Amino acid sequence: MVPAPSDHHGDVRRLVLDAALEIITTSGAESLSMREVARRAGVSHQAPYHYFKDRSGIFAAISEEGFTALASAFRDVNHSTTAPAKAGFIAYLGFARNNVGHFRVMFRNDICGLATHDFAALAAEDAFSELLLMVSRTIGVSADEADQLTFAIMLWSQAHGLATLILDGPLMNRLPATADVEEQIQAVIDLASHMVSLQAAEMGLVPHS
Amino acid sequence: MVPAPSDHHGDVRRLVLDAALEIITTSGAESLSMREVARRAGVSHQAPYHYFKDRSGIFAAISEEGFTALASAFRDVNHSTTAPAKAGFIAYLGFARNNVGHFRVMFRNDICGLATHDFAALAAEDAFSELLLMVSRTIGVSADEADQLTFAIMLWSQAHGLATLILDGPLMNRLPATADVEEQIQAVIDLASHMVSLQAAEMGLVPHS
DNA sequence: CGGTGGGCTTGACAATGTCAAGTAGTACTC
DNA sequence: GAGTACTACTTGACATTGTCAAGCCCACCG
Repeated sequence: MVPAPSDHHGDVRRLVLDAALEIITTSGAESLSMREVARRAGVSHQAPYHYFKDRSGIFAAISEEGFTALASAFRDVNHSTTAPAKAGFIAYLGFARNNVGHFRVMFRNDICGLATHDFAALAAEDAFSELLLMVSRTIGVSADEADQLTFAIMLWSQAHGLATLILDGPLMNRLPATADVEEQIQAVIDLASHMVSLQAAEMGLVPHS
Repeated sequence: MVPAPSDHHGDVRRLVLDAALEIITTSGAESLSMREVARRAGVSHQAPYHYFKDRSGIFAAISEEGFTALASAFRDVNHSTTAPAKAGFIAYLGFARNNVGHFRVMFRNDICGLATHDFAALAAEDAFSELLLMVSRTIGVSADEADQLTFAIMLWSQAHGLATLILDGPLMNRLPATADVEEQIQAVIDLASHMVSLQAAEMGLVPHS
């Protein structure tokens, strides 16, 4: 289904994906139409089917790209800072806001069907592994394994909720018009990170300075 | 557009909404089709247009119902407990899991267009007011207004992220097969609530016992 | 009894997802 | 160098969808 990328013709695949991302970013995932995508890529309405099994195949490919990029962002955090929780929040929010098209699709199991497109599920697993590493660097590898999982889910929920509320939720409408959005987001991240530190400290594990 | 509910014929509206909710709950919001909804309600393919302007009109009506119910759940929390943060988490998760159809739609600005359906936006505002009340009962009314907003966004993000990851995200697949899902969710709620308490205490405001 | 309007139906149209069948070009075999 | 296979498309067709337009039925008001 996915021809060797070395093929000189393979750029239709890229054109299709880019057109799809543009549509999703500006109009949401529902308004992505196979035929419109083909039109924007300058090919016949059936050409995309050569690279993607169907509509959900495009979403799955975007999802894979997204999780791969997210995993890489997490890896950078894990390799470059000693305060991974806060850096992780920032990375997550940054990823979501800079890759709206990907982000809007990645967590929509209903449209991209991770269950039937395992290559996308693999990329998601990779990202989750990096998240777990981030957790162990925050609360210590010695912590109980169940605690680590719980902590990871909590962190992920916090970051994910903020990102989705900002991108698609009614949050932006709720902010007072006077408020600086960036400042507000930063304040939430600071608060959440600080709470995480308090919690880690209480668990007797000072994050290695 | 919305006839007086006293009309004895008005139950078509309810039939349509219920059919829509069933479809959304089992197959996701994208697979909701006007004509299938009409079919399930046992009316002609055009009848739903008598009660809803278009497809997004149905989503907006569902969104309004959802936010009204959520606001009411928050009100109950605010009127009945002295530990509103934790009870709020539980209420939010409970609402999401017991009203999957509503929840899947409420935060999807792209499909239900809160901007153009102000009755739904009003219901959302109501829910947000109750959330702010919950916050002031957690960190104290004396707290800085900006802090209250930041705290509210943080709480909302935390609960919302957990709910969406559970409902549609790859989280359920990530849990070890052995894990009891209910227990795991409870553990995350406990952890998050505890962190909130730590934070509130540090702000010098013991939550009134 | 003529009209008026709410509540619905039937009809029509363009657009969509996707199956099926073609067609040009390249590559490889005999 | 004819034949064959394969890749990368294209064109054609069909059922289904959202939605506009027009019509039908019937209770109710004058």
